[in-house]
Amino acid sequence: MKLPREFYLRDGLTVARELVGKKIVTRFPEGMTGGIIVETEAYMGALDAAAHSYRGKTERTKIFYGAGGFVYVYLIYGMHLCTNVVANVAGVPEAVLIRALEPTDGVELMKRRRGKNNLRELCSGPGKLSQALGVTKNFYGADLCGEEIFIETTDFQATISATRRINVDYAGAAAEYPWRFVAAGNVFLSVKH
DNA sequence: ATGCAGATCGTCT
DNA sequence: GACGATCTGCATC
Repeated sequence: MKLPREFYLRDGLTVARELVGKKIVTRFPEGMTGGIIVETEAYMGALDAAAHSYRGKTERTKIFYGAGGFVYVYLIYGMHLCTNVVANVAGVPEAVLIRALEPTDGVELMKRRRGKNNLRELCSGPGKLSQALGVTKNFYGADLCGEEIFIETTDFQATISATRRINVDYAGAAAEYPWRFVAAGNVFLSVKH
């Protein structure tokens, strides 16, 4: 079942935690690709020095200020794209970074897009999964309640644990917040803890 | 297994 | 003009 708009209209921490174990899917003429979300991070707007929306609305972050359930894509280090899900109601600038997937659908197509054959390294990081799913800058603002990219329920069961977020050391006290959520012990995580 | 440098550019100060 | 919510290949242990 595809997640409805209401799923995304809740606070970012709840959305981040509950996205673990759901399946994210993209659909293109060349095929469908997807995987179980096993790692997320919440970015909590004005409360969070690590968040892109911490310093207010800009051309890049304007999507944070709309309603939840839309895609925020950005370029990092000049070469990788990161895929995020906007959370909460309009005016509350929160988002969830998707950091790792357990590949399930269209694995051959994802391997081709990545130029890699190792399943464990196919979607074990935010740049990797964005490439594997075929996400481009054109996905900025895409509606997760549409057909080209969406998230659906699964029967995946996992113990969820919370840790500090990855690579946000610049954010002072916020770097310590336990706002990364992982399927405990899963082999496809970007970092093994 | 662990570590480090290089690639590369949009965004914000 | 500086710097990332990163990934890869190559070096060394």
